[in-house]
Amino acid sequence: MTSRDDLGQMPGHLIRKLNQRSTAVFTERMKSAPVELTSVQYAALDVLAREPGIDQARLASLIAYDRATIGEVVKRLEKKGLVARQVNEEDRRARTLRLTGEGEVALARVAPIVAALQAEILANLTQAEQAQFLALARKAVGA
Amino acid sequence: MTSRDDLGQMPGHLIRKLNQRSTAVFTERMKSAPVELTSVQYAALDVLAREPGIDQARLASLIAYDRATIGEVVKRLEKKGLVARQVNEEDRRARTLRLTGEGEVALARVAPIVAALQAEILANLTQAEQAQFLALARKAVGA
DNA sequence: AAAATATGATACGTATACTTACCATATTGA
DNA sequence: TCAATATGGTAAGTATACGTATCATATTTT
Repeated sequence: MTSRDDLGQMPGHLIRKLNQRSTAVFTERMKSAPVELTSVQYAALDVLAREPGIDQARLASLIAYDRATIGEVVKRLEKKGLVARQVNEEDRRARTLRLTGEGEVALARVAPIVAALQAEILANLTQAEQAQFLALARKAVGA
Repeated sequence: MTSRDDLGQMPGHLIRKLNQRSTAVFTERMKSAPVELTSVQYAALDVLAREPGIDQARLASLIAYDRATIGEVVKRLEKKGLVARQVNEEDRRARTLRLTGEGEVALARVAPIVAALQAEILANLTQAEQAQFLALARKAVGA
């Protein structure tokens, strides 16, 4: 048998495990939060707080998701009462998005938890290594 | 408004985008492959080639997934005729897994493509940076 | 050996993620 | 202005991913 590269050393595999760890930490810490949100839902609320009135396509592009996925995410946020959707009268294809009062409160309460949990994702690295890792990750994704 | 940390700089967000890039590259390169596989499906075949006869729980633990997900993945691989499942007579709860002849061929054909695409995931980094990134990623996931 | 516990697999439910196709509405160009 | 094209949103289909519950079978404990 020709010896194949070790799966566990491949970038794709390592990155997947890293992402797995990241979402596991997020979910775990969110359990004790006043409002339970997934990481995508948090990202959506965060962007809407900064840029109220954008539509779904713009939201999707800002957090790097496709339209279909964001449509589902927004639907769930609307159901939870955190986001309001409204037909844009200037372009009747688009739906304007906005945080509700409840959405603002939820975001304010959850934001510190999310900020705090970030370090935990890379807890196996020293401070210097974390900084190094993040710089490389930013470059790798083209930021 | 209290200024929140920038979402785009958070480890969780960067890691997700990295993973997104990784799966996008995988899917793209796989389109021209003789057999179309997802990255999980490839990982499963790779492990089964190395350790034929293991059961689903062991497979799941080796590639760091939960049993439920691997059950679905294996079901699809079986449907494609790449993996054979058999009740383990020593422990009738378990299903022994094995590559079929077709599975062996598929893996052999796809392996070089997968190996080649790995570098592309980190194409924005220099060779030295790639090595550095991988070392940090390995440490971060605890490998 | 019977009871308690553990483990492999599956079923079900929820939430991503992305592709393709389609409809409605805008914009562009001939 | 009318046809061609582009764009926002949704629907449907596929494939992860994981938690929880349940069933079948093993193992351990009493």
